[in-house]
Amino acid sequence: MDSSTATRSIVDALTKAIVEHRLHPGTKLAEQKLADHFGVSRTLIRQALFQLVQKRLIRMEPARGAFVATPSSDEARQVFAVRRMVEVEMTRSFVRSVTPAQIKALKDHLVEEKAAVLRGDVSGRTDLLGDFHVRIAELMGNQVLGQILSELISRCALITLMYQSSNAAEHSVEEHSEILKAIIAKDEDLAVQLMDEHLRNVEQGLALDRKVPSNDIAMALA
Amino acid sequence: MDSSTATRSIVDALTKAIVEHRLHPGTKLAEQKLADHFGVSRTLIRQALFQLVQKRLIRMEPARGAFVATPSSDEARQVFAVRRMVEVEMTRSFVRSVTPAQIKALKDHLVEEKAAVLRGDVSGRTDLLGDFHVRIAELMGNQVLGQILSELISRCALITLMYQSSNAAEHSVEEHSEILKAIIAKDEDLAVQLMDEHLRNVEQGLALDRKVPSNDIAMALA
DNA sequence: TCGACAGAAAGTGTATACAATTTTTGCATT
DNA sequence: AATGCAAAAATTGTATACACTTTCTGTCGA
Repeated sequence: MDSSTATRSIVDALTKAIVEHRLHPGTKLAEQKLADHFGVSRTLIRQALFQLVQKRLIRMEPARGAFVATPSSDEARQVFAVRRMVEVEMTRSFVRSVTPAQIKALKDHLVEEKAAVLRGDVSGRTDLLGDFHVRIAELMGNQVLGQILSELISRCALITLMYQSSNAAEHSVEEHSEILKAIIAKDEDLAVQLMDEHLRNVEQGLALDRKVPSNDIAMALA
Repeated sequence: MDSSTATRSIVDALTKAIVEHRLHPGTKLAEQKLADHFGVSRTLIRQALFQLVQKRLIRMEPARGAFVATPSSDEARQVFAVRRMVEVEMTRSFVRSVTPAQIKALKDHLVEEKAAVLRGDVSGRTDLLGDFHVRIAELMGNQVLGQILSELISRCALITLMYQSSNAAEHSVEEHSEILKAIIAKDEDLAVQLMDEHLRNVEQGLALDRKVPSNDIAMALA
């Protein structure tokens, strides 16, 4: 059996579960249970877990096991800071060389986003909101960028779950729409500014000062 | 034994060997040989190899094994494009909030760079040239940024080996020096511009159009 | 009733075993 | 001598075994 394929499908499944909030921050990931669930040995599970550690979606404590990551508010701020750095310049570069086909692709994406919002598909919506950003990277044909952004956005999904307060997510679709308009108008500075503001708004919508909602009973009842 | 520590020291050793060009692009990394060398079982070697795949320093072919990565010129361009995106904005942000202590740290770093150049320490120099960029990220206190940049720069070490032509590396120290001057002067736009030009120069110094020097005999003699 | 402790149970960390695949080697044929 | 092929050797992919650590549990003593 192909090595990558088996391990990779486990990584993907766990990533999806974490990003879609079916596995909550702090949840213990026991190796044997995962092995039973996926019908493989612990060997493959461990390989998958190590990869998830590198993606910062889980953490592993020596001899204690793997847990879904619980990013600190500091880490959250850092992730958003990096996203702004990357995406501001990505937007600038994108506007400079944007083609009609690329614009069409983003328009199509926005239609999907709106549809997800309308039908109240929360999980699908979250996914699509993140994909908007990754899509731009991919449309630029820069896979290195796409990969990095994709990982940052996965982490944001965890962060969003831990620190969500006002559900400003509805607003994001509108902001994406405004960004796209600026892109179409080839208004580089405006697009860049809107992207920057958009990312700041998303971060602002989080309660990064709040105590984290933890699985730790002691903490929850303190 | 602590899981992370054992595997991690293997990852670090291999990373170092690849980045310092003691292992050349395309080299086969046989698991048992590595296991013997490190005095551990293949289990730990495999864990390390999988992590190196994620860092893009090696690639694994199904049933054929692991090889030191041979980044394509396309990938090289993408890596540099991302570095420019990240580092331009990093520089801007850094200048805005730079402190005397941070300036001192960078000055000290430049002294080391110059010393390495003077004593003809090629490997140390390459290391330090990359560290200049990572250092800035770390001084900003953003570990997420530091981690991403550090990985991009590791990949650049591989790229540099594969595509080096004119050894414009000597020039880099000078350019770092100019960038630092602009930072000290708190001239945001100049610092950003110099950083952008610096990264373009490094990329320009590579022969990204040249056929890659491959281990593949057929290709080499084509 | 509470806390400490001993033993059992569960879980992790690493090595080894074994099946499956690839690569090499050597021989037979042209 | 060159080519093709088959068996052997080496290598990878996965499972399992086993030592060691942590966590749970139930009992004893204060």
